Amino acid sequence: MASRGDLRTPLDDAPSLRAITFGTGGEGKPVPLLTSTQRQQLAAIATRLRLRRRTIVYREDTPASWIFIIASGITKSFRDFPSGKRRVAGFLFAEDLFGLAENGLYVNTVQAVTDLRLYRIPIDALQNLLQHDGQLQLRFLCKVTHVLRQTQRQKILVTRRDAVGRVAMFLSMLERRCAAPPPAIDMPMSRADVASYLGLSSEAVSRATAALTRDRTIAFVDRHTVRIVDRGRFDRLVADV
Amino acid sequence: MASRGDLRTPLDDAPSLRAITFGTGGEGKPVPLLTSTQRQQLAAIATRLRLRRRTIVYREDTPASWIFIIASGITKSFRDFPSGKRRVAGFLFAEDLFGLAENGLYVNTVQAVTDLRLYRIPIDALQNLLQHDGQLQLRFLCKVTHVLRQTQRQKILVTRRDAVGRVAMFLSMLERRCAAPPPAIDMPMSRADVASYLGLSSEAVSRATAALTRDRTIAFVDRHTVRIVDRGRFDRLVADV
DNA sequence: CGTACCGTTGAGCAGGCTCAACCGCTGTGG
DNA sequence: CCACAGCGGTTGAGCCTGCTCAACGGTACG
Repeated sequence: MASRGDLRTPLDDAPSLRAITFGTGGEGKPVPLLTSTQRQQLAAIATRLRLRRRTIVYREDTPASWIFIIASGITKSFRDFPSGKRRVAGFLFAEDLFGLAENGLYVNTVQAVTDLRLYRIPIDALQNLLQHDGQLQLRFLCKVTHVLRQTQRQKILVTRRDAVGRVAMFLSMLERRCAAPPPAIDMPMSRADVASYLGLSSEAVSRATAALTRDRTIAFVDRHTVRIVDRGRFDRLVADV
Repeated sequence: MASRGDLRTPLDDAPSLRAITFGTGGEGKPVPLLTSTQRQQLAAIATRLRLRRRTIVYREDTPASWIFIIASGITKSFRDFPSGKRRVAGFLFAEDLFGLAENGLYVNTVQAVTDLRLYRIPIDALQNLLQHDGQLQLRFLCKVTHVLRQTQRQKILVTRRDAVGRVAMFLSMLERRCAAPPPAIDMPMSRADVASYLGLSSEAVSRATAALTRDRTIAFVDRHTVRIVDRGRFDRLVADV
């Protein structure tokens, strides 16, 4: 009888993805996209990696050979510009996908913000698998579309909005994505990272968090952990555009 | 002998998509994604539509039954917020795809900016086709990924940047996507549309175009047609972040 | 225990927003 | 045919908010 140890890829150690689907039925919340069979198929061509925080996963404009799926931890995806400025394109969490190449090259640099567990999948093996499994590929299409919608919303929210509102919406995003149990929010990245993600100066981020603390909307338990104190006011800040 | 008229879907009247691919070979420019066979397969399940400018294609939060591909013309995709503000998520051009649903509903309202020719494809028929044709689905995955990258770049560029720079990058985007022969740029949308796309007030857009005209970077041939006068300065404005 | 680095706070400045007036084009009705 | 209203676009004046530069406190790590 096959005991759990006999499985080459037990289900608690196989890639998974999560997103809001095209069709109805998910109640508007992200749901797991992959069946256990699909996860095992991916696990069969994936390599498990553990990376320490601050490790670079790959650099922008280098040849792309792998796609990555996060098992646990947080990464940031950013780009350095000629002017020397660094812009954070996004933060990535468990069950997220990254490394989709453009013209054979990675478009951003990706770096571990916390200690990280990754699945690394060779692009050509994945492409082959997807081409022959329409069901599986549909899940990937769903995931990428989900990220696209998120990015569009973020673009709208980041655009023309006061610092307090931007920080509130950032915390709201963290709350949805982060593992910490509400109303606590884990915010492991630096203020500078948050700032260059939101298009603010780090001083503006500081002042915004100070303002939110002052009016008792949030409270800091430590420098990198926030608690929502006044949920009503918080949600209003996030929703108002 | 089959004359051109015998084809149910001649190739000059079938959906097409364009994007930068995952792999190398496209020289970094968008290329046609679909083979003639694939285009005919899509044409077989598509309905051709002609819409007058200002027509609403669909409204946000309504049930989604179709996917659309633009044959010619320009649309804007936007959302109205409780505060009454309208935010333009993006403009869409020929060989673009729109209407990907979230939880069975359209996420934005889409409206024709110019007279429009569309292919309208039933979602379930498309989903069925994609599931059974991994090659075709891969092209769609490629297109959605391409749009995702564009949106990420736009989010970065729109964030924290002076009005003149934002307008310059908007014109640059129009130049790439628009049909007009360089150095002319066709800008059919209103200043208000541009403003709510860039996260500026329409006054700020006016002042920015005025400034660009004053220093002879661009020139207006009429209210909705621009010509690049100083290409060097223009490109520098677009590239600098 | 010292040294960086991260985060916070303050002062002054610049650029965009708001409010408001004005111009030119379009379409409409007398 | 013309007068007028409406809309889109431009320009001006004053305010507000976030950026820059700078100093300072706390924490982490050697």
